Amino acid sequence: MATATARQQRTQRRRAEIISAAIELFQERGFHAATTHQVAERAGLSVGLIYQYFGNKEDLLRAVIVDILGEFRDRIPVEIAASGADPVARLRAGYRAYVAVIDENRDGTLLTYREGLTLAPDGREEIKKLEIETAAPLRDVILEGMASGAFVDVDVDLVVHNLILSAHGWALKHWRLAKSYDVSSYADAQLDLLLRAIRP
Amino acid sequence: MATATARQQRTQRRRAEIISAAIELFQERGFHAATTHQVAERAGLSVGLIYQYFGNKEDLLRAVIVDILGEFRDRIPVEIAASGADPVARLRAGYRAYVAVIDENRDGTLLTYREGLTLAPDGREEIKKLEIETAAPLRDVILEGMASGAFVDVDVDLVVHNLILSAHGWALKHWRLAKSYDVSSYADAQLDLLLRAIRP
Amino acid sequence: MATATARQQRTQRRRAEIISAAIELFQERGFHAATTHQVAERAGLSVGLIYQYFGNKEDLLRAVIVDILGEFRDRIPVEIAASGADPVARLRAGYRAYVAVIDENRDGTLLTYREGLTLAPDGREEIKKLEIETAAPLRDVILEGMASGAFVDVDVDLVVHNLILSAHGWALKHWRLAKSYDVSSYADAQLDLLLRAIRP
Amino acid sequence: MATATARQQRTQRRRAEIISAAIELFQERGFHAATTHQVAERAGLSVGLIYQYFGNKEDLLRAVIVDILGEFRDRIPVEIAASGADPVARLRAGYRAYVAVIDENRDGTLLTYREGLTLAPDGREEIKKLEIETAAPLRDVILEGMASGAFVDVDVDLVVHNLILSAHGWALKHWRLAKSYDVSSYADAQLDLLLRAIRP
DNA sequence: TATGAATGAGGGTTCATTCAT
DNA sequence: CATGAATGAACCCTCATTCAT
Repeated sequence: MATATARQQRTQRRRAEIISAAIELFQERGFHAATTHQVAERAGLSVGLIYQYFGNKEDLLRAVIVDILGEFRDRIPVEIAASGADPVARLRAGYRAYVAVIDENRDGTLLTYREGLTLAPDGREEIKKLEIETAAPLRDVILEGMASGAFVDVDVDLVVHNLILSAHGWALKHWRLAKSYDVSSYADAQLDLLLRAIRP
Repeated sequence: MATATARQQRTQRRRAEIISAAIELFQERGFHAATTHQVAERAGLSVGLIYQYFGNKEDLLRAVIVDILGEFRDRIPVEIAASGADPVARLRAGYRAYVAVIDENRDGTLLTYREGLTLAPDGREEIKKLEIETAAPLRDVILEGMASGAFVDVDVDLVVHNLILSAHGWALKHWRLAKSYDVSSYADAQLDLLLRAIRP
Repeated sequence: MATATARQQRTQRRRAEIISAAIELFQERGFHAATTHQVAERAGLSVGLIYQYFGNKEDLLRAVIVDILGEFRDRIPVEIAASGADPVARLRAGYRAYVAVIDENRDGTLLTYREGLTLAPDGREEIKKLEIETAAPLRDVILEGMASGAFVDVDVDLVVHNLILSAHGWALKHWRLAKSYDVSSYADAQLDLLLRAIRP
Repeated sequence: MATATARQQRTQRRRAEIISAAIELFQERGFHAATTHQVAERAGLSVGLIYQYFGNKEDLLRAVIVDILGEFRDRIPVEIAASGADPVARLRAGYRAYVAVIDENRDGTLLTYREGLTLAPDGREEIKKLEIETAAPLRDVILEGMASGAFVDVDVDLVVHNLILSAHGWALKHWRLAKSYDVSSYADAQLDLLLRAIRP
C-alpha cells in the first residue's frame, strides 16, 4: 500500500532525525547532561514524540550507539573486499577504514566508551555482540594472512584487540596525537608497527 | 604538636575513606547515577562532610581520578629502578607494573575512561597533565633502549601510547580477555608482540 | 484561534494562581522561610510547574512584587480622573485610592518592603522604576495644584514621598493604627495634616 | 572579685564583637543569606562560641535589632534635653537626632524592616515595645508643645507616626532622596513641612 | 499521530546546630 | 571557655515521563 509505505518512510525519517539530534547532543554534553527536551528541540519535534519512537531515554542511547556501530559493520567489509587478495593490503584497507570511521565519528566513539555502562545489561549485551561483529572482518583478514603464511602465528584475538584499541586510541587521545599525526598517517604508523611484529 | 598531627591524620583517613567509597560507587553505577548520599553512606559518614572535604560532586570525581593516577606515578618508577640496567628488563618491569596497577584498580581505570570527559575543562587539563607524567617513566625506558641500540628507532610517543592503551585494554575488555589470559600472561603476550616490533 | 486563546487564558490563570499563593505564603512566613513546595501546594499544582512559569524562586518574588505594584499603576489614575478638576479633590481621590489599594493588599505591601532588597540588582531596578511610575499620578496632581495656586510652592518630590510613606505606613504599622483608625479615616486624617501644610 | 569582673568584661567585649560582625553581615547580605560561620569568621572566633553567647541565630538577630534600637533610646532624649525649652527647638533637635541615628545606621534600619517578621512572636513583641519606647521622647515634645500652645491640637500619635515614618524614609528611599538632599537638609525640609501643619 | 503542559520523585547542596576534645 | 569537625534535615531545582487534547 502506498500510504503505508509513505507512513513507514516518514517514520524512518523521524527516527533518523531524532537519532541524529541525539548523537549531536550526547556528544556535546554527555548522555546525562543532555535532556530529552533538548533532543526534541534540536530534532524539531516534540518531547512526546521521542517517547513514541523510543520508549525512554536509555533506549534512545542504545539506538544511538547501535547506529554508530552499524557504520563499522557496513563499511569495513566493503573496503576490505575492494582491496584485492593480498593479506597485507586487505589488513591495511580494513584498518584504515576502521580508523576513518572513528575519525568521522570521534565523539560518537567516545560516547560508546563513556556511556556503555549506562545501559542496562540487555543493552550492554547487544553492544558487545555488535562490537564483536564489527571486529570480525579484521579478524578474518588476520586469519587468512596466517593461513597463507603472510603473517606469523600469533594470538589473533590479541592482535585484533590491539588493532581496535589503537583505532579507538585515535579518538581517545586525539588531543595529543593530533599534534604529530593526521588520520591517515596515524593508521599507517600503527600498521607499520604491527606488521613489523607479525610479518615473518 | 601531637594533636595537630593526629588531626591531620584523621583528615587524611577521612579523605581516603570518601575517595574509596566514591570509586566503588562511581564505577558500579556511573558518576551520574551514583548519589552523594550513597557515597556518604558507604563511607560511613554524613553528606555534609563530603562537601567539607570536596567542594562538590565533580571535585570529588576529580580527586578520585587524581588519586588513581597517582598510584601509577608512584609505583612504576620504583619497579623500573629495581629491575636493573637491561632495557628489555626495564621495559618489562615497567609495563608489568603498569598493568598490575590497572588490574588492582580495574574499576578506577574504567572510571577514568568513562568520566574523564565529565569534568570541566580545568579538571580535564589536570588529568591530562597527570597522564603524561604517568607515562613518562615508560617513555624514558624506550628512549634509553633506542639510545643503547636495544630497540630500533621508532616514534617513542606512539609506542608509549600503544603500551598504555594496551594496558588499559586489560580493564576495558576484561570481560573478554579474562577468558584467555590472566594479568601476568596478558602483560607478557603484549610485551612479546611489542618486542617483535621494536627489537632490531 | 479559539484554542490558542483558551491556552493563553489558562496560562494567565495559572500565573495568577501561583502569584496569589506566593503572596500569601511569602507574607505569612517571609520569602526565605516559604518553600516552593508550599507555594505549589497552596496553588494546587506541582512544583515543576512553578519553575515552568517562573524560572526560579527569586523570579517568582519579582513577579509578585511587580504584580502588586501594577495595581497601583492601574487604579490610581482612574480614580483621579473620575474626581473632577479641583486639585484638592483630585489629591484626595488619588491618595484615598492609594491607601485603599494598600489596605486591600496589606500583605503584599509589607512584602515589598521586606523582600525588595532580596532581589538581585536587576530586579531591584525594575521595582524602583515601577515605584516611580506608580507615584507619577499623585505627583502630577500636586504639580497641577501648585500651578493653579491651590497649593503653595513646595518640593513636590518630598510631598509625594511623604504621601507614599504615609500610605505604606497604614500597612507597616497597621497593628497600632487600627486601634484608632479605619482605612478611610486614616486617609482623611493624613490628608488634613498635609493640606494644612501645603494650602496657601 | 577582680577575676569575675575581668571575665565579665571579656564576655561583654565578645558579645559586642559578635553583634558588630552580625550587623555588618546581616546588612550586607540579609539575615538569611548570612551564615553563622560567616559571622564567626568576621568576629574572629569560632561558630561554637556564637552559640554559647546567643542560643541560636534568631536570638542573635534579636540582639542585633535591640542593639540598633537601643541607640535611638539612648541618644534622642539627650539631644532633646540639650536643646533648651522651646518646643520647636526641642522637636527639631529630637527629630534631627532621630534622622542622624538612622543615617549612621541606614542598613540597620532596613534590617529592622526586612527582618522584623523573621522573629518569633516573642521577639516581635520586644521590638514593638522598644519602638514605642524609642518614639516616646518625640511624643512628649509634641505633647508639651500642644500644652503650651506652640502647636495646634492634633492627633499626637499620628504626628509621631509620621515623624518616624519620614525618618525611616531617609533609609528606605535613600537611593532617590540622596539626589536632592543630605541628612541635614532632609531633616529640615521635613520639619518645615510638619511645622506648617502644626503651628497655630 | 503529534503536542507540550503538567507531574513529582529525586538529586546536589547548604547551613544551623551540636559535642567531643 | 573555646574550637571546628561532624551531622542531617530541608530546600531549590531538574528532568524523564505521561496524557488530555
